[in-house]
Amino acid sequence: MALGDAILACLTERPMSGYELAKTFDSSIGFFWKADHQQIYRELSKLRDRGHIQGHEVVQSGKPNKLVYTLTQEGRAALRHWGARPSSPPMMKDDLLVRLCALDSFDIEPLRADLMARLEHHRDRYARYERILNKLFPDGKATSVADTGKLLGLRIGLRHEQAVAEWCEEAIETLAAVAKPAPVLLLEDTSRESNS
Amino acid sequence: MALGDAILACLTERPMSGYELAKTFDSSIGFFWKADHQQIYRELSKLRDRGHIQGHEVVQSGKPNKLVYTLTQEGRAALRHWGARPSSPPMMKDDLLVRLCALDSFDIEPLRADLMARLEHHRDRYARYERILNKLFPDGKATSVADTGKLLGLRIGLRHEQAVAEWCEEAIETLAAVAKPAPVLLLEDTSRESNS
DNA sequence: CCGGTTATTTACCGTAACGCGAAAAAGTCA
DNA sequence: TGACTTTTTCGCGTTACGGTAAATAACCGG
Repeated sequence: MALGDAILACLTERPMSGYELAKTFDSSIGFFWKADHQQIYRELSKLRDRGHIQGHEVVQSGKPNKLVYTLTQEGRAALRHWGARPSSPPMMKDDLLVRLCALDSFDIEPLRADLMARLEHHRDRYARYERILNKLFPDGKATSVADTGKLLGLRIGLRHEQAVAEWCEEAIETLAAVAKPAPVLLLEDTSRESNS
Repeated sequence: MALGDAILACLTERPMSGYELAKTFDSSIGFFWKADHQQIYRELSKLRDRGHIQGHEVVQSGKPNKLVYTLTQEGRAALRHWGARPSSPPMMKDDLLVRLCALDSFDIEPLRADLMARLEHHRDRYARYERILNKLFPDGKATSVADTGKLLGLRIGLRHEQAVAEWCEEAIETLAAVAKPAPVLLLEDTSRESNS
């Protein structure tokens, strides 16, 4: 049930409609939390039923009206209460790691391609985080408490992307060394292995 | 449906019963994948229905008999096929990061405690990985393809734990600096904020 | 004014994943 | 006999996630 709390956290910044929240979950928070618009609307209904948020219709010209949700006092309290509970470090559930565990049961080439795509992805992420960091904190210092949190979020993002990107490079090199020594064997080995 | 594939990957090492798999998921693979015994048994049934694994009863003395599962040719093929599909980098869904996004809506102290627990956790993990590394690869070199995969798994584990641990230290320091400047205000601020 | 696009919300349906509590079966040991 | 380990299974529930799609509502282009 952390999605609800993530939404509450988003709403502390400013009241938003489901549509806006969905877009927020595509950008800032979306860097480490995915949720499509349906999950969000569903979660919003639940939160409203619980009295954690209140919806106010905002009439718009040129667009359909929207329901802008605001945190209630109960919502704030619930959020604060949730924030006081200890969190547990998330699992790194990663298909790639499973494949590495049984590396000799897989073809190396697709894995290498996968790793190259990852490397690009993580480098890209790193660059994006860096750009945001430079834009929001040109001097590297946060002025408010809220900014401090965002800075720390960027920092762990940067650290993580860098670490994983470096590992990808290492893994690609290692796999290249593994794939080369026996290129002749592989040709016969792919379609038929030791029929017992 | 990645749990099924993780089980298949485990079974490439050696045939195992559900009970043994559950314990495996508590140790080696369990570092980055959690599954209790029920999930495993349920998944095993599905895999057997699909013909990816075969169960053979093994009579035991002193214990109830057990059903040892072996990969079938279809299972191997399915696993290989799964391994050839591109993977997508996992989300870092972390409650802590959500809290950082709205840092000023939370109490700092529990967060700091949380971070300290995390720091310990990640250092612990790091030490465990290092111990395993030194035991399995005293010279830092893998000899077989399978070992190469395991080595790479350990490497990313080490890199990740180190990066996060370092970040935890940074975050703890930063939060300490944030919490101190206004200790007097916090006393009144916790129970009642700006009643609108 | 018709049709396409964007913004906004909602409904229905499926299933994978997780978790809890329980218990059956088989054997050991005290 | 009773408690405990090993091994497997059942059943119920929730959360999360995913797709398809449709109901509004207003715009814009022709």
